Amino acid sequence: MKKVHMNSGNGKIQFATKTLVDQVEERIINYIRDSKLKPGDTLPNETQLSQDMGISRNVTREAMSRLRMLGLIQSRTKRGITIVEPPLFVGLEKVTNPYLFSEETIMSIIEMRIALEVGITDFIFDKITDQDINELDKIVNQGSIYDDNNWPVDLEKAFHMRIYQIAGNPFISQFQKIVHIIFEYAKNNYDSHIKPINKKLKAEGKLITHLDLFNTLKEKDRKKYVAAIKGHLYLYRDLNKKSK
Amino acid sequence: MKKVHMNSGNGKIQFATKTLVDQVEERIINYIRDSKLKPGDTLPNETQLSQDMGISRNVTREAMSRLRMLGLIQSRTKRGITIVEPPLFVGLEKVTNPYLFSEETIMSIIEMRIALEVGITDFIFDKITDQDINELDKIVNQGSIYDDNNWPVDLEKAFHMRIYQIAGNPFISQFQKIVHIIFEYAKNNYDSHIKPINKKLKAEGKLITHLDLFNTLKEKDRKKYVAAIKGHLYLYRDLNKKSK
DNA sequence: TTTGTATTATTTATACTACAAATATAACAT
DNA sequence: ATGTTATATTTGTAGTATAAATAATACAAA
Repeated sequence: MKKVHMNSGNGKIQFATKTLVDQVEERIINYIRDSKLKPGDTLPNETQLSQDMGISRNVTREAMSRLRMLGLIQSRTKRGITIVEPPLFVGLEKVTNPYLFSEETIMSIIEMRIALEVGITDFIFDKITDQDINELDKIVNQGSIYDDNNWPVDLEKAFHMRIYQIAGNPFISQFQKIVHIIFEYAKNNYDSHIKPINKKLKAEGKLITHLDLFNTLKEKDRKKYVAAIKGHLYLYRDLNKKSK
Repeated sequence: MKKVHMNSGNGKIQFATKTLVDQVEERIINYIRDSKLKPGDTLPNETQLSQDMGISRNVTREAMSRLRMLGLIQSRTKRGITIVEPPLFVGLEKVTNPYLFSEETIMSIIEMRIALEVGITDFIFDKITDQDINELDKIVNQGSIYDDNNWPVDLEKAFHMRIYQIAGNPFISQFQKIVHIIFEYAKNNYDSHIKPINKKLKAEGKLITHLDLFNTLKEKDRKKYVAAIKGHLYLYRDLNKKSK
């Protein structure tokens, strides 16, 4: 196995061993990039590739299997290997698992989610329609029987996902859908941190509910919405550092 | 091969065939989730897994090879398979390739990038230090010899990456770093759309340069910065729909 | 000519065997 | 207690074989 320097992003430089499969995978990805291949273009079949690279077909298959999983290629009997337009978040979806993530990772993911949700405000107000309002209204109504900001997770998810839908960006929706489970996990895990904060906010009349958010949307009041969504979400920033 | 319904996200329901490898991969991922395994926990070795599932070691290896690529597991001689904390964007990095993406995809990615950059404003102002200002100053100085907003791609990237660094969220930085190439690609590709807009803005004194952005940061003027970053970036929204 | 059917050849998907290389563990010696 | 050697286990790579799917071809019928 080939030894290579690995820059793991945090500044540390590690030694990692690249297997033949790793190398082949990298080589094919680079080949696709460098040759500017497009969806519909084809690659040589497995036997051919293996011969060309002088490796076992097993190794080629492992590498191609990875690319197939990522949605970069498609393999069909008798047709061989075709390049396709890959989805962005196949990998993210497979690795997203709160039990594997450190506290720090979880906080960063939540923060990213918040940044995205705040950052799409203008998109929302550029595109919002009466139907959006109506459907959000329905969701808010379903939630009316629950305590402020103590909605069932599915309803909470539905509300926010419906807002992302207004912005109309498929990747933002996909991303938020995937990482939502991390948010749920953190809410459960840090319940003892959140509860008192919510209580205090409510006592002061500063708690921002989904209904509040909905109303600012209905009134088409962009400034109020920005303030509201921040109030609604910033609460969850650095949850782990908040005192109980 | 197993036939399954696939909801491809856009509402269409397709038939897709799941290979044995796909099934094993899914099964292992679910097993890790359901058993709440944590980094450091181990899985049975390849031969054992294959026996347990009654399949060839090849198939097991292909599935594990995928998980290894995603950074979910690590395989070592004599130790077998260990669960590790995966990075989030391994997959994204591998599939990101402008030549594979449709125009629509490219526009959506750019929009997501913009949303993120706008959405981290408060994080930036919460955390910005003098050193951040100093280092940004250096970058802006390097850029001073170039035309407004016609910086070399690397310098442009360095400037924005340095801003993300202030926000201090590793995933936002990683994400933006990965998708930056899409932005560059679009800027080249839609140059004829961008040029006249920039020209007009400049004539009207409304062009927002990196220097302008920097100054709002230096002055710690949050409101001006928000307006500036939007002015700087919104230009690139729906590039394909703008008239030349 | 067009349409349908059977045949053939190609290619992926899966299974199985074999062995080299790495290395944790155990056994042993100092 | 420490260092060395031997052993056994496990991954990584190579190779062969076969089933299943299917594109391409040839052929037959309308």
